[in-house]
Amino acid sequence: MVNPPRSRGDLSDLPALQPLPTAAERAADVIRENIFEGRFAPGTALPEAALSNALQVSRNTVREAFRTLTSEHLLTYEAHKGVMVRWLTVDDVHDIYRLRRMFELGAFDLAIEGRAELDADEIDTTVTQAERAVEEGLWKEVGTANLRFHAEIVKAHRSPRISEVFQRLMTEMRLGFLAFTDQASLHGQFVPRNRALHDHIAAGRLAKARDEFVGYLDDAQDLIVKAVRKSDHG
Amino acid sequence: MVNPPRSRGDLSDLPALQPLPTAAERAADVIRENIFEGRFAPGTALPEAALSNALQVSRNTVREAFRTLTSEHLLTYEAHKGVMVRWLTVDDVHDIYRLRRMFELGAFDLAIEGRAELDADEIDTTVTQAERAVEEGLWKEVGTANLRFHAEIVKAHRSPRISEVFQRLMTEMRLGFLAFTDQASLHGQFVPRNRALHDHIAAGRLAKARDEFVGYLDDAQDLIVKAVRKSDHG
DNA sequence: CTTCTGTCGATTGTTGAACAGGCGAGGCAA
DNA sequence: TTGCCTCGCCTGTTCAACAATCGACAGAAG
Repeated sequence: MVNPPRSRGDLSDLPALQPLPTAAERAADVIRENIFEGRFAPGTALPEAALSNALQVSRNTVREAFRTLTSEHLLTYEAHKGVMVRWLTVDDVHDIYRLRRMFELGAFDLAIEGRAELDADEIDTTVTQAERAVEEGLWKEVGTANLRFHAEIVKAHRSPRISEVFQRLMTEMRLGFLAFTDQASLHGQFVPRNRALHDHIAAGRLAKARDEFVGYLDDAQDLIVKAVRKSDHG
Repeated sequence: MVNPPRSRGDLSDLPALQPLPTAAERAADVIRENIFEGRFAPGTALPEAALSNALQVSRNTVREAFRTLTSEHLLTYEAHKGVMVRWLTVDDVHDIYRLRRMFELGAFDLAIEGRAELDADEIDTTVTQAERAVEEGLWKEVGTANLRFHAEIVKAHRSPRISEVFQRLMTEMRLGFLAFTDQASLHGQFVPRNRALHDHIAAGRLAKARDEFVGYLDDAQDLIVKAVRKSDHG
């Protein structure tokens, strides 16, 4: 019994095994999640000792997590004063939307000129996720799916850096979402518009999609600016 | 002897004293500078213990500096393997220039439409600095002044985030400059073109300036891509 | 009563030592 | 070659300690 010569599998598209997350990374994850859940509200100070106790990791590890989150603009840091959850100002929102317009409308422009492609299938996936989450009332999931929707559009640039910067902008945006008492009214109204945008894109009506998208961004910006302004004055 | 009633000085325009840099920040500064000077070449591993010894700070402090520099994209980090000075690939250079075009040409477009202003005086300052540095053969200074030239253009957006992202892009670019054996030939040829661009801007010939700038970016990108490709193959 | 000015406790910045665990190189056997 | 084992180096993390800084409070001075 001679076995046939062993052939080796195709390794070209094997995903590289990612290293186990370190304690510092997990700490950052937990803190980040607590911010998005609203348990650490903007303005809240986060003392190192308290976090060290709560997460059961050493102060040094907490400090590393803080540095990570500070570079993500979720925390502000002042020497000898420690960190606190960041406040989003009205100016911040305007600035974020300036960049969103650049990246997202830019993606539409590329697609319209035929120099890039919007992946209608992937976009459909994100909208469907959002619609399901709406039905089940999982508003945080709606928010997440919505962010993915926009990230998918930005992917048309095929630029790792644009995607990364955009990702960070969307993370910052979530700080703005916290200004809403009910995220239902916030996210809910945009899901149907996402669906409409997808339909235009899938049907090749890119110029039409772009037009609607301009209004979409204006409305979203208005909404968030008002919420932030109100919570800022409070 | 009765003293006249004490008057208090005018404190309104006293510049706020900025906090002393912490050891971690100074460590990051030193490491960053050593990278730009070429003493820590791309690909070089930086063991924590060695840096701790050299800088005379504790390992924990070195690790904090590493986190900072990693978030600046100057170091790459792998768990249990430590950090090393980042390699810039040809794809990286293309991606960086994609964003440079977006930001810098975008600034010209805003200025042309009259929705923003390019500060010719500030731009002149940076060009003059570069010209002086060329005369004295201080090539690192030439590079720094050149970066300031471009940063000044991008300021037209009046967007803190655009300026910040751009700043980070330019820091990454310096990793590309290291691929050149003589930075003289690299920076030298662009200073006269900076001067020409300034003259166009100062005279209000914005469209003309934009045209020349497109070629400027193409040439610079070509040059750096070639250098990176060569050093990458070596 | 108001305005300054010490003082003190809490928190951050930093250190140094310690130990577990992952990684890579080298050697040895199948 | 391939597989296995060991060993040293380095990173990940902890802990305890101390100096420096900050903020609040209370008392002194006017």
